[in-house]
This record gives sequence, structure tokens and C-alpha cells, in this order.
Amino acid sequence: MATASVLAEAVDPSSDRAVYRQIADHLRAAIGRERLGPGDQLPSEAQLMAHYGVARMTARNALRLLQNEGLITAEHGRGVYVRARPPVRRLASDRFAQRHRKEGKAAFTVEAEQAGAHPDVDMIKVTTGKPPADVAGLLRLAAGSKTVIRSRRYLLDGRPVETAVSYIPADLAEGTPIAEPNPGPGGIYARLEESGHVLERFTEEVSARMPTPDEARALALPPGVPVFRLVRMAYDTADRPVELCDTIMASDAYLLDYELPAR
Amino acid sequence: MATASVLAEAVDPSSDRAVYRQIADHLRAAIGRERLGPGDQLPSEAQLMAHYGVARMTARNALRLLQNEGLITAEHGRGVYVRARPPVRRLASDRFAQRHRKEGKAAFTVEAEQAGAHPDVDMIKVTTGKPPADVAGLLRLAAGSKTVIRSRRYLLDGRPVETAVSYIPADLAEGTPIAEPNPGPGGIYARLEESGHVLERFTEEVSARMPTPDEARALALPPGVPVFRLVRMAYDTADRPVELCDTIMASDAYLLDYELPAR
DNA sequence: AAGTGGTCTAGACCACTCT
DNA sequence: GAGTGGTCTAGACCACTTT
Repeated sequence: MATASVLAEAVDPSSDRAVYRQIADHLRAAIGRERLGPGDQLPSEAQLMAHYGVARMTARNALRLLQNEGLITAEHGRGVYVRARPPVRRLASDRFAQRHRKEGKAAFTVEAEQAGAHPDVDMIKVTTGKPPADVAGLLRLAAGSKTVIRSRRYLLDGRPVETAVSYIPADLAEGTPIAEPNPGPGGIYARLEESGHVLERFTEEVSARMPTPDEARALALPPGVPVFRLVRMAYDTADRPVELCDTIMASDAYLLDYELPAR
Repeated sequence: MATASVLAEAVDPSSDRAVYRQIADHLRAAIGRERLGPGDQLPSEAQLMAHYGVARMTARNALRLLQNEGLITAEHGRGVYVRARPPVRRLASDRFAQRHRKEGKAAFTVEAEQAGAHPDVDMIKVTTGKPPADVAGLLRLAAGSKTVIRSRRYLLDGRPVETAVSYIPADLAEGTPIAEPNPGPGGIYARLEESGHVLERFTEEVSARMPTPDEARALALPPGVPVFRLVRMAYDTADRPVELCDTIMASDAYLLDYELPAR
């Protein structure tokens, strides 16, 4: 029972600061000072009510605040726990370099195995159709042009960490394994290079925001965990964009590494 | 009054989905379909109560859900509004390239003016002292070594968007303008290069999470807006790390651009 | 003064988990 | 069955903004 050690203080009812914020401050401090570590159980709502002499909603508001800060997760019927940070996957800036592709594996697989984790891909769906207007523009497609659309979800040790949708111009993809659920060894980049579209560079555009309800479901995200959105474009040696990949990632599972030029 | 047009539907009390979630779904859909655009006012709590026949907490819970998704902001005494997305600053991957520095301006200033915004820096604090252990390790400092610690906050058109703390090994910085609040034209990178530490490359490590209360205050963040954390390291031509910069950025104000090698 | 959101109380019933 | 969190009601008083 973590209760006694955590709740040494009482709230100051004369303070300007709302009572539920003061309770949250106490708990946050306990987590920060590591009196409460990842996975530890917090006092129950009933214990908070008794200890601070407050109504249930006040105790709940304190907990909700911490939940939205990403510090704790509530488990129905079990209790409230300090959020256990999942192992972080470090994405190196050279992860799409040709040398990694040569070994016949896709980038996700190579990296996961290096990290000693079991990679998996599910919810694979491959179709052909007109992409959204902004995607068509970025791929410099003529009006009405179609793309192969590949969507899938990546899992690490069974935990979903990333969903991605790729758009490849139909003239590069149709009739090739790129339009099949399994694009073969090395992934679609290997196929593109085989057909003469050697890759020259990638651009990546990173943003962060809270997930939509759909995204939270697909990635099994608890409250308080934002997502990264990565929009990556692949260019061939003729500087033609040959793929746009729109990715949503659980931000607590990733650390993105980049290298910047100094000249 | 947006009310009538927005609240066409009623909740299904027999549904498994909680009533407040159903109300949130309605409002979210109205925002998504652009029946409610940025800056538009949502129905008040009283209006939601009357329309759906629910208690106040139920209406509030619906609004809180949307607030935590970053879709709306509540303004005490005024009402609840669709969040107006601030203009986004695009950070190019070559923003620290030497050629930008040559003009005698710091990276933040150059970029802001290009975007037609008024840049500002405040809360500048420069000290000398022992850095945190992880920082010392990354800078490859001997035990007990000191650094110049430069912390500041950046504003764009008056809105705080970023706080940053730089650590520069004391042997490179002490007695130079780097240890002064104003490091002179071109910023600290120009000073480092003048003293023979020509910059070769930067690494940048990007993560995202919800802000701490301190960070939310410093960046004036409403609920539902995550932060980026950028840890940048600068290396000179001898591959010595000459600076570590730890940055917290309002994620709704930034879009990070990177370029990745394909070989 | 009227309307808005912010905080708080004191209950109720429910669904889930564990023993 | 006991304990946990999830939802919901029906009130109250307050602080802030606008008219």
C-alpha cells in the first residue's frame, strides 16, 4: 500500500489554487521524486477522499489531470498506476539507406530485430485509387491520376506502435509486387530500384498532436499520449517523387534521430 | 448562434457508448465537417444540457474530452471555441547551415523574419556551472567539469513558442561573449567558429509528450497541445561536441523538416 | 445583471477485477 | 463479495466576461 508514504501533506483550503490541483501537485511530486515509480499503484479514489476530506469528483479531477499529462493510467476495476514507459525505438536518420535495404529486409524489420524486439505487421490493405488532393499535389500527379495505396499497422512485441499509408504513382506500381500485399524482399523501395527508380533522397516532415479517437484505438493509446505524424517523400535520381508515406506513431514508443548539415 | 445547426441529433441512451462520448462525437463531427470552423463558438454548457436533457457534468465531460484532444479551448466567462491553429513555423533541415549564420543573425531571427513574423527573445539567463550528468556525458566532459548554461525563451509575434537551454563546455565559452547574455552577431555558433571550432555537423533527437505544468505555463499552452523536445548537439571539425541544446517547443507552432540520405 | 465556464458536494448505479 | 474506476444526477457557490 503506497498510500501512507505518498500522502504526507494536506491541502490548503485558503489557497487560490484549486483543491484538486493541489492534490495533483502532491501526487506529481511523489512521482517526480520517485517515491512512486513506473508501475506503482496510486492511492485509490476512496483513499484520496478520506485522506483529503474531499468529494469523489475532486479526487477524480486530480487523477484526471495527471492522466492527461501522461503520468498515470487508470485501469477499470484495478486501480491507478504510474505509467510504465515502454521501451523506446530509436529511429536513425540513415534507416532508409540503401545498404540496409540490400539485406532483403524492410526498414522496420531490420531495426526491430537490432533492438531485440519481435516485429509484426497487420491490417495490410492494398488498393488502387485516386489519392487525396494534397498527396496528388506533392507527388506532382496529373489531375485524376491514380496511385497504389498501401496501408498497414506495425507492432513491436505485440504492441501496436505505428500505422502508415503509402501512395505510389500507379505507373510505377501497377503490375509489380508493389501492388501486392507482400511486395517481396527489401520492401517497395527495393522494387522501385529494380525498375530503374534508384532512390536519391528522402524528405521527412514531423509534427505532433493528440490522436484522433480512431488513431487512439488503432495504436491502443491511453489518454495523455500524443502521436507523431511523419510525412515522408522518396525521390529518385531524376528528382521525381516516387512515394509519399503518411505515418502516425505512438510518441511514447519513438525517438527520432536526425543529422543536420553545418554548411 | 451556432447551436441550432450543430445539434441536429439526439443521443441514444440504450447505446453502450457513454452519453458524454456521444455528445462529443456529435460536436467532433460538426468540427470535422467544418460546420464549425476555427474560432467558432460551440454551444454553451447550458445549451448542451437543455438540448440533450443531461446534467451539467455530462455536458462538461463531453467538452473536456474534446479539449484534451486539442480540438477546442474553453475561455472562462466567454465560452468554448474551436481552437484556432496558430501559424506554423516550418523548420528547415539546413537552418543551422553556415551560410545563414554569415549574415550576422541567429537562426531563430532569420527564420522568423522570412516568415514575416516578429521574433523576440526573453527570460535570458546565463550562468556557469555543472551540467546534469547525462548532458556532461553527451558532451564527453571530465567529471566535475563546468559548462556555460544559456537559457532563454523565444516568442513569435508575442506568443511564446519555444524554450531552450544550451550547455557549452566552459573551456570554450568562458571569457568570450558566449558567456554574456548577448553573444553578438550570428549567435554563439559564430563565436565558436571564430575561436577555431568550425562546425561540422549537428545531430537532433526529437521526442514528443504532454507538457509539464511548468512548460505549459512558460509556453502558455492550452490543454491538449503536446510539446516537442529537441536535443541538438553541435560537433566541430575535430568531431568534438561543442554544444548541447535542449529545447521544448509548442508542437502546434512547428513543423520539422528533415532530409534523409538514401545511400 | 446576465451569461459563461471553474470548482465542489453528496449522492446513485454500473462494469470490471480480484479473491 | 469487496474494492476499484466509469458514468450520471441535481444541486451549490464562485470568478470571469460582456452588455
